[in-house]
Amino acid sequence: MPKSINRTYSRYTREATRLLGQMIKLKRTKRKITAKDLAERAGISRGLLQRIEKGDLKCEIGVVFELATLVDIKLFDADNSSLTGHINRTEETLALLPKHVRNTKEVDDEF
Amino acid sequence: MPKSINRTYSRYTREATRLLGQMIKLKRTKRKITAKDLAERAGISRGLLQRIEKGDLKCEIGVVFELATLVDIKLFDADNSSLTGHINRTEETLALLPKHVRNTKEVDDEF
DNA sequence: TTATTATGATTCATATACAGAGCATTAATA
DNA sequence: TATTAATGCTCTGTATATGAATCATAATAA
Repeated sequence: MPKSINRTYSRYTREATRLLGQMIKLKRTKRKITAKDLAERAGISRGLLQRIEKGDLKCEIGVVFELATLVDIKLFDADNSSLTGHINRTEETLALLPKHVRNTKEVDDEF
Repeated sequence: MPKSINRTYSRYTREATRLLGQMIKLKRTKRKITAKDLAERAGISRGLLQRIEKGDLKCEIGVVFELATLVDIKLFDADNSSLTGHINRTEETLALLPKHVRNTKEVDDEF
């Protein structure tokens, strides 16, 4: 039973989401694609596209990334179009680290 | 009434989301922060953190970005910590473009 | 080894994000 | 100018993501 949720977001989070939405709108406009058309292409409603372009924090990340992909925005600047290499390398690094993290009870430098 | 939804995602979208989740887990592990602790810090449940680290596409973008921020991942490589400049510049560019996009009925180069 | 904590996975109830429709306003073209 | 499509809003019902609880397993530290 999720208690009524009221999240707080850092400024950076809000700005990053806002910027991504703006970039989508910018690219869409430059390409002369209507909101209706892009929404259809992404399989979402026009209303949702509007919220995303405004930087709404509560939208599915998959949909936002899909829109970015459709208008040709490169997330994670990678030379090639595939992120598989990145993923594999991260996976390997992760495999070398301890599987569990032990909580040192001292007040540490976590944050 | 949302009809039962079944989205499709491009490979790039899936990989980008997956990579971001992995990076969060990697940074968290390197810093020896437990999943429980990071979840608490972000104001979310441990289950949700798990889904995000696995690359679940249906999580709120705000929460994912907040986690990334907490473990010090830079989205949109910007020299300074603020994205305000970026936002303003995008805003200005957008202001110069036509407010409405007109749909040319020809089959065009949209995609 | 043993004790204890972290992780992974599942289930359920509910808060909420979504699609769809409608309406008013704006602005591009003819 | 007039026409008409695009955009920006609201609102409502419902599909679904989330918090909480639980259990099993893994793995760290003593």
